[in-house]
Amino acid sequence: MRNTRQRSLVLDIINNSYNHPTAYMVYDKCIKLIPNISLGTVYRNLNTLVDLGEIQRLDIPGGMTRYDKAVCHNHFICLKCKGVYDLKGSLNFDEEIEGNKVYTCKVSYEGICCDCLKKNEGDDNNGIKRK
Amino acid sequence: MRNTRQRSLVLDIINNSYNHPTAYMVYDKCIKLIPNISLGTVYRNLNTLVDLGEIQRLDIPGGMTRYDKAVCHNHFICLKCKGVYDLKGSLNFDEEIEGNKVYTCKVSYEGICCDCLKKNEGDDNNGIKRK
DNA sequence: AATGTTATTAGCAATCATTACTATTAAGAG
DNA sequence: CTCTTAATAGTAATGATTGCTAATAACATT
Repeated sequence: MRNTRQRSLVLDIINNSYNHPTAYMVYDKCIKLIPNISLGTVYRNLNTLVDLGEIQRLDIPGGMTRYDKAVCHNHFICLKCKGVYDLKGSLNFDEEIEGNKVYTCKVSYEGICCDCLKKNEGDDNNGIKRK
Repeated sequence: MRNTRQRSLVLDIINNSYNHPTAYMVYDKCIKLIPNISLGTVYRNLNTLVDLGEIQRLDIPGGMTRYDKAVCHNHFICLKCKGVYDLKGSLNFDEEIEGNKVYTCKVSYEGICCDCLKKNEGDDNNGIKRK
């Protein structure tokens, strides 16, 4: 794993962003400092950093994938404007959270399933090819 | 809102599936009963049913969008095989949940943000055009 | 039951977020 | 400084999802 200017810039941008940027928004910031950086490089490094656990990917229902710091916190996602907001609050479920009207709460755990833990290099992906 | 064969079939399939199907998997089941149903129709009805709150959309990190019953429960998503598993367990965070190795837990609340609540027909979507 | 209105659909084209590919570049070890 | 090769730039390709339009079918009204 080589330490490239491009990857450290991407990581830097995520760690200094508070608006949960999309890949393209990260690219837009990157070209200010590395004008000829490739969008593919941004995507590749975002994926790498997610795999390393240095940043996290946010999957927005009906919206584009966004990226955020690895620091653990909860999110509120607006179903109308697709805006993403950090929540200071805890897991307590309320009708109103910080002024927002809450319809649902989704909790998902991510990791390696028991099957993949056994066969340690499984390539099965449940009939799904790719995103 | 008209009650079409196509939409009730899509709803029926989701409510009788236990494998969190993708849109195409739903389409595959649909054509058994309505051979000339359109994939676009399946997508449109899935979106409509999500908007109505009759089913829920699951956003898989780095995987395809899946759909599930509206019944509230938590999910475990395997980062390797992209498999999705229902969890009987509660919100307690553990190193091992039902035999799976957990790395992260994501909690997101979905609803309408305070800004969209004010301007009741806001079309702003935070710089994002579509998925 | 027949008619009229129009929401919904089938079929297909278009979009565009993301990945794949390849020649070139540049980390970083020796 | 040289060598190895991981990573990049640039671009083409992929494919999940949406858009478009003529045709269809709910369903309210006669």
